[in-house]
Amino acid sequence: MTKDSKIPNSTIERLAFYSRPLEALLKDGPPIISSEKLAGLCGVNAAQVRKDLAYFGEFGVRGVGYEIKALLREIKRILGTDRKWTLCIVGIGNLGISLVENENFRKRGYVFVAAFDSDARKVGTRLPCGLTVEHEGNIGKVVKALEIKIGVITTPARAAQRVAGILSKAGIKAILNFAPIQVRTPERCIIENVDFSVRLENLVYHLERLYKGENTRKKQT
Amino acid sequence: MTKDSKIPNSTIERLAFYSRPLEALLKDGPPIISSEKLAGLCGVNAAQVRKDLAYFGEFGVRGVGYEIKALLREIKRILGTDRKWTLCIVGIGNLGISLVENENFRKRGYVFVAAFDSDARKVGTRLPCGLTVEHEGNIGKVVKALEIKIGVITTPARAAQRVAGILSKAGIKAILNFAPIQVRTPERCIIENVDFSVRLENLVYHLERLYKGENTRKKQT
DNA sequence: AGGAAATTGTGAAATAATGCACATGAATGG
DNA sequence: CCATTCATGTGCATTATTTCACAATTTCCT
Ligand SMILES: NC(=O)c1ccc[n+]([C@@H]2O[C@H](COP(=O)([O-])OP(=O)(O)OC[C@H]3O[C@@H](n4cnc5c(N)ncnc54)[C@H](O)[C@@H]3O)[C@@H](O)[C@H]2O)c1
Ligand SMILES: NC(=O)c1ccc[n+]([C@@H]2O[C@H](COP(=O)([O-])OP(=O)(O)OC[C@H]3O[C@@H](n4cnc5c(N)ncnc54)[C@H](O)[C@@H]3O)[C@@H](O)[C@H]2O)c1
Repeated sequence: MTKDSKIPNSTIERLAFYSRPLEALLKDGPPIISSEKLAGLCGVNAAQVRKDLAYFGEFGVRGVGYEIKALLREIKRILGTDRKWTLCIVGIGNLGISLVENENFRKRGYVFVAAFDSDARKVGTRLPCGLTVEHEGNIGKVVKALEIKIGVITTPARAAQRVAGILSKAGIKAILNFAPIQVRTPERCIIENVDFSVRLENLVYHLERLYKGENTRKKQT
Repeated sequence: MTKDSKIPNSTIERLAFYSRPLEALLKDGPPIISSEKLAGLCGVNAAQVRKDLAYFGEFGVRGVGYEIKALLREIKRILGTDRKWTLCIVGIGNLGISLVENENFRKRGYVFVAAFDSDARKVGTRLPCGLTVEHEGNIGKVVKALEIKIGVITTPARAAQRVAGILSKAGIKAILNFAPIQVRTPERCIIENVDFSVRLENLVYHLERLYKGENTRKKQT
C-alpha cells in the first residue's frame, strides 16, 4: 500500500494508542514485537494493527515481527510527534493550570509558551512552570510573534467561541477545546473538542444497560 | 423502530452531543426544533439525527419537528442523566482538584462524594468543594458504604492500573481514567480512557497534512 | 539443504455506519 | 375540505471500517 488511499481517522487514533505500550516496552522489553502481542496490549484485532501500519509503509519483517524502536520512530514521524510543538493556552483556571503544569505534555514534545487570561488579577502572575500570564488582548500579537500553531481553550463555555475566533484570526491552525461547547471557526482551522461530560454520559448509558443484561458492550476507548 | 437492534456506539456519543445546544435553546429559543436545525448546530447530517433518535422511539411530530423540552427529557432518560450519580475520585493532584471543583459536573448530576490520595500530606485536607481527602486504603470501605458506582482515576500512570483493580474490587462498575495508560480490569467493569495527548497527536497529524493539501479533513469531535 | 513454524502484508468478505430519497402524517390557509 | 407545505421516520443504496484467511517471507531446527 503505502499510498494514503483514504486513511480512516480511527487509524490515526489507534497509532497514538499503539505508541503507549511501545514506549513502555522500549525501556524494559524485548526488541521485537508481533502484531498479535501489540494488539493484545491495546485490546484490538491483530489484523487491524497490521493494516493500520501498512497504510504508511512496510515496517515489519515477515515471520519475525516489528522492531519496537524503529516502529515507534515511524509512528512518531507519521503523527508528527517527532518534533516539538509550541502551544498557547487561554483561560488559566483550575484546568488550565493543571494542563500547563503537566509533565506528560512536555515529555511528548508539546510545550506551552504562552498563557492568556482576561482576569486582571491573574494577568502578570508567574506560574510554577515559569510562564507569565498575559492579557487575552495580546493573543494576536504574541501568537504571531512566536508563530504558535496550536491553541488550547480552557475558558468558561460562554467565552470559548469568541476566543476561538481570536485564535483563528491570530494564525492558529489547530485548537483543542475543553469548554463544553461545540466551537466553530470561520477560517481553515482544525478543532478538537474534548468534553468530559460526554465521556461520563457514555459511561452512564452503558452502566445502566449493564444491569439489564443488554449487550451494549463497548470497545474500550 | 424503537427496538434496540444494535445501536451504534456513535449514536450514544451523538445523543450527549445533541443535548448541548438543546439545553442552550431551552433557555432562550423556540420551543420546537427540526432535525435540520439541530443537525446544523451539531455539524452532522439531518437524517443522522432522525435515525439516532428513532432508535429509541418516535419523539417528533411529522411536519412539525421535535419539542425541545420533551426531546431533552427523553435524551436524558436514555443516557441515564436524568438522575444523580455519585462519583469518587482517586489522585488529588492538579487535575483531580480541577475535576472535583468543576461546576459543570454537578450541574449535570455528577457529584463527587469521596476523594482519595496516597500522599499523607494530602490526606485529611479539606477541599474548597467541602470534601475531605481520604487515604487510598479506605477506598473499599467508603465505596461500599456509599454505594458508589463510578470512579475517576487521576493518579500518575504507574498507579492507575492498581487503583483500577482496587476500585473494581470495591464494587465500582464504571471507571473514567485520565492517566495516560490503557487500564484493564478483571471483573465486569466499564472503562473509559481519556488521554489528552492522543487528542493532541490527532490534531498534529491533521495539522501537518493541512499544509500539504492532502485531504485528511476530519469531522469535528 | 529442506521442512516446520512464525508472522507479515493484503485482497476479499463481512460488518457497520451514513446518507439519500420518499412515503407518511400534521398543520395551514384559502 | 382540499391543496400545499413542512418535516418526520425509515427502507435501501452507498460508503467506511473491520475481520478473515492465506500467500509470501523469514527464521530455526535437524
Ligand atoms: N475543570 C475541569 O475539570 C473541567 C472539566 C471539563 C470541562 N471543563 C471546562 O473547562 C473550562 C475551564 O474550566 P476551569 O475549571 O479551569 O474553570 P475556571 O473558572 O477555573 O477557569 C476559567 C478561566 O478562564 C478565564 N477566562 C474567562 N473568560 C476569558 C476570556 N474571554 N479570555 C481569557 N480567559 C478567560 C477566567 O478568568 C478563569 O481564569 C470550562 O469551560 C469548564 O467547563 C473543566
Ligand atoms: N494535569 C493534566 O492536565 C493532565 C493531562 C492529561 C493527563 N493527565 C494525567 O492525569 C494524572 C494526574 O495528573 P495531575 O497533573 O493531577 O498529576 P499530579 O502529580 O498533580 O497528581 C497525582 C496525584 O495522585 C496521587 N497518587 C499517586 N499515587 C496514588 C495512589 N496509588 N493512590 C492514590 N493517589 C495517588 C498523588 O499523591 C498526587 O496527589 C496523571 O496520570 C497525568 O498524566 C493529567
